[in-house]
Amino acid sequence: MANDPGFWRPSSSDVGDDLLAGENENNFVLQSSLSNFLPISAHRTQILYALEQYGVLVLVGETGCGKSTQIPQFLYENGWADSSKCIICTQPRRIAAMTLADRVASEIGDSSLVGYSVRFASTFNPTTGKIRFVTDGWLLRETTLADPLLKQASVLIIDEAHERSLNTELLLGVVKKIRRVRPELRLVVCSATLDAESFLDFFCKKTTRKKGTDEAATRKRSRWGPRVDTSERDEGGKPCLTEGTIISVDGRQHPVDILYQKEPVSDYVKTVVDTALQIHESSDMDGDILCFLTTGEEVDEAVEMAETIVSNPNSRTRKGKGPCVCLPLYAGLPANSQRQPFLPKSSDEVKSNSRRIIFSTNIAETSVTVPNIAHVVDCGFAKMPYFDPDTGFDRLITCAISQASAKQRAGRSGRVMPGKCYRLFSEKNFESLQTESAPEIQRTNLTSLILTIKALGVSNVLSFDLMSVPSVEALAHGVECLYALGALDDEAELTELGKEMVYFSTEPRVSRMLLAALDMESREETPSMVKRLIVGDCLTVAASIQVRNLFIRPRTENQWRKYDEAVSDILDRSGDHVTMLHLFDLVDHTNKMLSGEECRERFVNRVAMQRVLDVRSRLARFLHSRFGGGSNWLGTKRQEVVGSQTYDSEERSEAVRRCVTAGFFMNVAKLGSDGQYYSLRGNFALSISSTSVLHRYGESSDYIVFGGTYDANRGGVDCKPNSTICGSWLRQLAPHYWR
DNA sequence: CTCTCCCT
Repeated sequence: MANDPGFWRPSSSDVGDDLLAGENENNFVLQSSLSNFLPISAHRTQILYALEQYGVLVLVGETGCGKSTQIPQFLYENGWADSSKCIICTQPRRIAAMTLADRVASEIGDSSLVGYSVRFASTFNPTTGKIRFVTDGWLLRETTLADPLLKQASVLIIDEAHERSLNTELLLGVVKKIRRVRPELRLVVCSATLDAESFLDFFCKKTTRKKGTDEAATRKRSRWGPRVDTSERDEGGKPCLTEGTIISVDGRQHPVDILYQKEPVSDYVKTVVDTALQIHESSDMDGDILCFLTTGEEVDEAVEMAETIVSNPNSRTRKGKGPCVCLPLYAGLPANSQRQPFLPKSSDEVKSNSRRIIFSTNIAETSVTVPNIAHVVDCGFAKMPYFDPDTGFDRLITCAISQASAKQRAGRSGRVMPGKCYRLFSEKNFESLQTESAPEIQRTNLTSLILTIKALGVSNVLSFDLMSVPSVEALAHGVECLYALGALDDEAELTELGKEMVYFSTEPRVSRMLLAALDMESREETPSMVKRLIVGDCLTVAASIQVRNLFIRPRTENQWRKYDEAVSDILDRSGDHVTMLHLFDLVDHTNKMLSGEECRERFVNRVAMQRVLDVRSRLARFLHSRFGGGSNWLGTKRQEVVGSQTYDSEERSEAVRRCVTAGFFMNVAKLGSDGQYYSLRGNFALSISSTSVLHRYGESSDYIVFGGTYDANRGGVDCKPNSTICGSWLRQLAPHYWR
């Protein structure tokens, strides 16, 4: 981009050299062209030897080196699955586990040997299977509930460990514990250059480092050589399973040119659009453009801005090489639009030699791989979730990305051809960024994590060995929350209720809500209509909470008017929970999913709604298997009742809100004399989200219960979903907590 | 009147 004075090029750098070993070489794109000459193949012997000799192998493998597909096959071919044991490979994401299993099955040519197991779906055959791809989360449940010592496995491969997801980190702790009892369980941790050593440190004793001049040499050796504990090692070279080693494998990344701004930019959305269009206009390189922004809203704005400029006949881009297509990409998008960037170019696009400009949120950083990207434009910011244990609020803050993140984004180009990355900040800014962002475990609500650790039989949660240590405040909040929910007793041991909650796949608060519903159903004094509806209703609420983007957000004044009309027949002034119920009543009483048109009219995301129904029926099946009986929570009994609507809706609404409160009583706010809500826990100010029923149509209430909080645009904290409640319920439902 | 992304 010689004609663009905005950027300068400090150096040409091969991002592949130090790129955090990106995503899998799988995701949406099958790279069959990589075929049989993968860089990992050159390391086959080295890897097999390492696992003969050591208990732990940290594998530094870059994007596209083939580690996820090849290592399980090397191990299988070398007899690691000859006994009744198998090779397990974990992934942070379902789609990765599933596509990898399919691909390895076809490479081996025998699908009875390879399969995946993720929540609600499994193709793995336990009698014939040798290689099992799973999600971290699935394996965690397996180790807490079914196979605590992971006896089914001879080798465990933990992939994408550099992402440090909550589940990965918990799993690392669990595996460390298992290896104390079963040191023969081999562990392969696939990670990035920067933290390879810290993984080894976590699993293996550190070598005593020499002081003084030798230090540098020792460091270097310990970093790349085996981690040998000489005091325990036999002379005969027998394997020492408490030791580990690091192997590094080259990637197939093409070089990526990094270009910086001289000064930080003031309006990054506009600058992103300008930059993308300038690249389109002036670059000789083929290949599409991927732009990183922070929110779906910004993405929409950028697409609109770019399309306006492009369609303007006087615009300079008309003089450019060819046409371009602007596409949005973010999670909240309807499925159809979300698929667009991954589809092969249409014949029109090919004929006119059109270039795609994809405006995306963080989803394209690790979760999905957009094909054919030659240019990346990086605004340098991202939305980061952050849990504040003092207030108990989840927050979502726009902040500068880490260096690792910037490298990862840059690396999204250069996968199929040499790439360029335009950073909308200066090189000096880059140097001042954090090397890595804080791991999720240090930024999140730990309630579920603590429950899982307790379920593993750990009496002192603080003694559980984790790679990244969470803050004392967050741990204390988690323990407080579990205690208040009745899952922990005074000695911080699991109660019967807590043990029951371990089996639930929902977060503890939601589990508590469902248990409250079951309890209400079983009580004699409960009115019969409530008995028939309450568990099904709470299942609907539980499932809705798990699925985001159920409603499509109106954008224009006109759309808001239509939205008001659309919700009028399902609206319940008590708030969002019961309103959601009424939406699903529409489906329940006909037993038919809403049509695409009905969904559009009602501003409902059809895919999300279908997902709620799926999650709900699975939760119902779980409750049924656990609590049995002839319960017909979602069946014909319910259909008759919600279809006829002969029930007392006030009675039903109160019953549901009581159950919600039984789980979410820590999330209660009281109306202050100034008209603002304040959380009972800590007295922090809250506003009702503008998309909440209570904001647009509700009546004011002394107390509300809210599902979650998020940062509002103009400062302050918003909450949603909300329902009105009576203060007196708190004394009945959580007397130990609110006196 | 404005919610990043995963997972059991």
